[in-house]
Amino acid sequence: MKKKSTIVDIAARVGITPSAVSKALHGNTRISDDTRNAVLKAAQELGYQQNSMASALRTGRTGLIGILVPGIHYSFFSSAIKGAEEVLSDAGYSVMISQSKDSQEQEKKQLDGFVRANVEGVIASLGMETKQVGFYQEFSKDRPLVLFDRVFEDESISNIVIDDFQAAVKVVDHLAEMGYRRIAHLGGYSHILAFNKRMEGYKYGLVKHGLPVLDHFIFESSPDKDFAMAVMESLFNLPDPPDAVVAASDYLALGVLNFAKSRQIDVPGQLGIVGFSNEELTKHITPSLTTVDQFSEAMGQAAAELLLDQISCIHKGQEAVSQRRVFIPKLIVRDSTRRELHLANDE
Amino acid sequence: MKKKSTIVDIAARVGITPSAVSKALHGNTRISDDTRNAVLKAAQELGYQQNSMASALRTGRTGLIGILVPGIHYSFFSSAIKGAEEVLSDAGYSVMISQSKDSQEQEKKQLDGFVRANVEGVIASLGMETKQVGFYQEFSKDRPLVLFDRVFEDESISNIVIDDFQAAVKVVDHLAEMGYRRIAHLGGYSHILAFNKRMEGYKYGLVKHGLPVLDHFIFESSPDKDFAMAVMESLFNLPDPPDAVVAASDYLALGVLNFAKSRQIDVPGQLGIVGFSNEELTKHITPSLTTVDQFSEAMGQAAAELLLDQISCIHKGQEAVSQRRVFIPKLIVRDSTRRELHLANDE
DNA sequence: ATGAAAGCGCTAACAG
DNA sequence: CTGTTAGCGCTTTCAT
Repeated sequence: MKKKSTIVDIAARVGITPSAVSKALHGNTRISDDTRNAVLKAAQELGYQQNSMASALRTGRTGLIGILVPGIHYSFFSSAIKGAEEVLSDAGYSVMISQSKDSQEQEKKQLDGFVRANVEGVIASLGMETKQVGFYQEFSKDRPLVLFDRVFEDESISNIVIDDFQAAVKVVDHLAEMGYRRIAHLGGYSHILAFNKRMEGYKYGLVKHGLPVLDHFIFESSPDKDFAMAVMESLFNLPDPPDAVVAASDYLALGVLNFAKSRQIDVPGQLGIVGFSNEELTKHITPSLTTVDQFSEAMGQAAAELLLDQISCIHKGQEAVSQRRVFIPKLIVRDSTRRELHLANDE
Repeated sequence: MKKKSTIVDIAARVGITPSAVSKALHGNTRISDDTRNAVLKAAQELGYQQNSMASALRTGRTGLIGILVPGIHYSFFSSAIKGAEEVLSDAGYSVMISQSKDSQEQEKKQLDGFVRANVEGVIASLGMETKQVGFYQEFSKDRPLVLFDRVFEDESISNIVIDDFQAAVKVVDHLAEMGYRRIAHLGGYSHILAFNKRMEGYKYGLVKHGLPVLDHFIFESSPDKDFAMAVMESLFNLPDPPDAVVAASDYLALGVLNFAKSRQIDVPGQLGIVGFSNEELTKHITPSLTTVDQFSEAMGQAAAELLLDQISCIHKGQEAVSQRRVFIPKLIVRDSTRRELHLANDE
């Protein structure tokens, strides 16, 4: 454990004071080129590393950004984090990561952890169970906050979403075009805006195509494969089961697919299935799954950019205005809805 | 932006000194219950939050742990991070994450970032291109370091690996048992210990079963699907192509599978395929892929535990001894090698 | 262009 | 049991 050198050591070596060293190291202040070079050289020789705790304490800036997601192992979130991390790291920030595991309590706790660590800003996506968002609003009064994907409505908080309504309409358009008529919906909890929008888009789509909106075809749940199978079980015990399912997530869709396999239901012939997220696995399963691409990495990047924007606004002493960015989703048609199977043509 | 209160404010309110407050807040020191309660109450009322920068500066402890992986979007790594994050977060640490993108330069840079942020320890997995590991060794002289999965040999550094040799032997055992005789190997770069061990295990397995070790059946590469397809192309232009392929990663195996599909080669009849990692998608593709489970989440947890161990050793003033933990891999037999297809029986 | 001095908020010896 | 004191390493006026 070698002891690290400080600006005092450098000062001693060069024969000036610590304050002069500090200035020389930061470049911006007026200092003679000679001393600056001497300082730089000495710093090099001593293997000087600036003590971030000290400067953080002094300046109030930690160079830390927190990212809070339900779970890092979902490919949507890990891609988003990948995108954000790259942008933030390039801008000289370090990234802290926490998982809420879809629990509101955890979420609060982790956000608190960020506060204690003195992050300069946070990028977050809400957990499924999160209904009260007061603590987020509280937080965002103090520091920049950008929400992405799973957001709540608040004029004063920046967010990045995809146009989920639009996406769901596109999905129904496609299904209708393929001749599906009895389209069910397996949604997520509707207090999450994204899921709510998908639900609305689904309904709008049905109406647009003159299809019936049936309450008993609409479900709301956690993104759980087993739940999906249970729901399908009940649907297929009806005299008129659906001929297509719009799932609010790929994992739900996977559950539907498993159910179909177990019951020998032909996909896409007897049952069309659409997922949501374009998880990596959707293109590899059989039949490959029609889904909606959410541009996860780009969303992460955009979230990081908005946050950096806000931070720099604050440093310039301006009031940071909240912004929102909406990504236009892309329907990826694959075999699970391709009723007359032409040549497979992914992506 | 409400100004946050400090222990000085609390001290003033309760009518004692800051140092007494500090003791009261930390519980361990001898302090009367009365004052402690008064302090706690005042802290509550003032919404006191301890300033981590100040205490970090004073104590030299930041409560930060860095995790460095090639890419957070690989499910192996994101699961490992999930496991580690949970353990570390429970132990009161915050987790910083960086990606090396398999570049040694990035890796150095990110590790440096960790040093600047004054992390108390690092968990890392090497990038593919990393051949010089001096900067890791340098780092580990200063602070606890635990390597996992992609490690290098160094007595003094703790690591977590699976027994890759063992795993590869199991794979070959299984293939031999299924009657495959001409078994090729698509490996990763052999300077990565894990890949090297897999290679050795593969060879050992062949010898054990009296099968020929053919140099032109052995390849070394980056984990790239397209590369896999190219290699297979060349192998199947030989007069005696292989009847099975052991791939060092699931993504390589996926490339092999794609090749087989494009050439109408029957899997598992004509060609058996085994992957490595048990990525989520391997169980959903058709045919489902025989692979080796690496217990990614458990590895992450174990890495975190070893690191916490080392940190607590250091705090106790003991020399931290390096430990290694080896996970016994588990072969997951699925359809891509199940020559006589019995009832599907996953996991 | 450089130096002196003060202090960010907290903690840890040491006194009392 | 509680208070006093002295910094951790750095930045930042204000003087020189």
